[in-house]
Amino acid sequence: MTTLSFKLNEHLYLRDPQHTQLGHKIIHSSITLIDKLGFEQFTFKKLALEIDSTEASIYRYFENKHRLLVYLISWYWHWIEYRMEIFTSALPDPKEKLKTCLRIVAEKQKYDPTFEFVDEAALHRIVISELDKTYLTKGVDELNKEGLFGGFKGVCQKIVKIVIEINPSYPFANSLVSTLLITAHQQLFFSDHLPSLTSLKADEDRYDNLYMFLENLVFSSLKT
Amino acid sequence: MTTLSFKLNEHLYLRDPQHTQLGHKIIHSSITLIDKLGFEQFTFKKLALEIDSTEASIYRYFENKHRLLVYLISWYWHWIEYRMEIFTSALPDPKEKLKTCLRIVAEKQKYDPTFEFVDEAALHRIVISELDKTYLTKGVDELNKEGLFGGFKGVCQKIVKIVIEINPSYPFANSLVSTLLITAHQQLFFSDHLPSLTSLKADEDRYDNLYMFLENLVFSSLKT
DNA sequence: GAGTTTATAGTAGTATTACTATCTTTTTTA
DNA sequence: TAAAAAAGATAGTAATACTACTATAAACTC
Repeated sequence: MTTLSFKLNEHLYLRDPQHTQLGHKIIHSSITLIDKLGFEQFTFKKLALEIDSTEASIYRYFENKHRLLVYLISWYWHWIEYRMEIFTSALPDPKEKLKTCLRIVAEKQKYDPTFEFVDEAALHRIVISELDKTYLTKGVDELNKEGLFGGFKGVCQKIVKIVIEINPSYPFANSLVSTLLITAHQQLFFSDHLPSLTSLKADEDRYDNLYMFLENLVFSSLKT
Repeated sequence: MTTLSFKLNEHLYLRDPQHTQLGHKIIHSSITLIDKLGFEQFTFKKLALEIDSTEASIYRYFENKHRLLVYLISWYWHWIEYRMEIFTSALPDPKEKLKTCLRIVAEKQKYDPTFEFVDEAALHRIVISELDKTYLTKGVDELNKEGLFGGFKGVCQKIVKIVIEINPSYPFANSLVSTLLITAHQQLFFSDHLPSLTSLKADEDRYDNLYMFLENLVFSSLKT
């Protein structure tokens, strides 16, 4: 069992998967499977088969596969926020803070051994391909009322604060930040699958390209 | 039967719905139904019931509901491109052209009587909620190979050309344009459902707000 | 230490979805 | 008017997204 874990919104699950071994297996293998199959082809039956358990057992942890996805992506944003905290807290200059946040968002995510049962690289790919599906649903208002998008909102608000410090008169701080967080993932997807929609190359430099695009976008918007 | 229609990619359908009465009913009612139910809850069975036909008949037009969605959204982008053509062709200044394109993207879309069987206002709501689902799928590469994203790419390339005219040395034209097209819809979604992620108000002014945000974003990026 | 909760896992279903196949009827057109 | 194309009717299948109920094992009380 990991020593460090995030306290995620209780409405995300029926039973906390961070507390049990089966829960850990659900988290770990759902990341592997959704990454491999895509969210549409992913089912609790396939997951149950993978972890040698049953559909019914998984349903005791998560109401349905959509909530499991929301859980995973919420976990991701809490992880991002935690890392932003670590790397920006010592920086005095808000511009440097903002650049650090952008770097964290734009960087190639790799396995973080602090959290044993989560493969962050695979989870990053899931966020790239499936993020929008968490909120683009008729049930969005209900999910939102339950606070299930707190992870994303937390990261957003954190960066908005920095943005306002840099330029208090900029009138679109919230829009700019949500745009940059989403576009960071979208542009990576495009570079893999729809290259004519992006200026990023499909090679390893793309993370640097992405960072430069985001920095340019954000700082030129904030220039007074 | 309408006099004016778009020539959409032939791989989008099995039988061209613009050629028959049943095809028109499929297009018209699928827009109404997807708007009402959301794409996940929408089924060919429900559509068949609505138009007094059968599932099997609808399957003769579209391979599956995902391709129907891609068709509808492709139609939308062709319509946007057509309107951009009309309103920009007479303008000599590329900056004015770009502003006009932004205005078309950011504006409240309303019923265009040129195309009888398409409710553009409802289709706009579908694009807002479902656009990303057209390409965020494991089958994206195959769809792309068939050229099914031509509508979106067309609009994108058109604006990219104008952007390059304004500032030939800006290195992220494709990324900037795809970002602005997608963010235009995303921000409207947020203003309805996740207001803390946007600077737009939920009232009628939001279209003006959106235009100003996009103009600010794009023109500050292009400033030399 | 026996008996009773309580937590957890497993079995077996059901309604719906996303199709496919086949056959008949209607409409179009040559 | 005959042929062909389109639409409709009917039925069936495999997979999906669940739910209800049963079984077992640990843990807690008396």
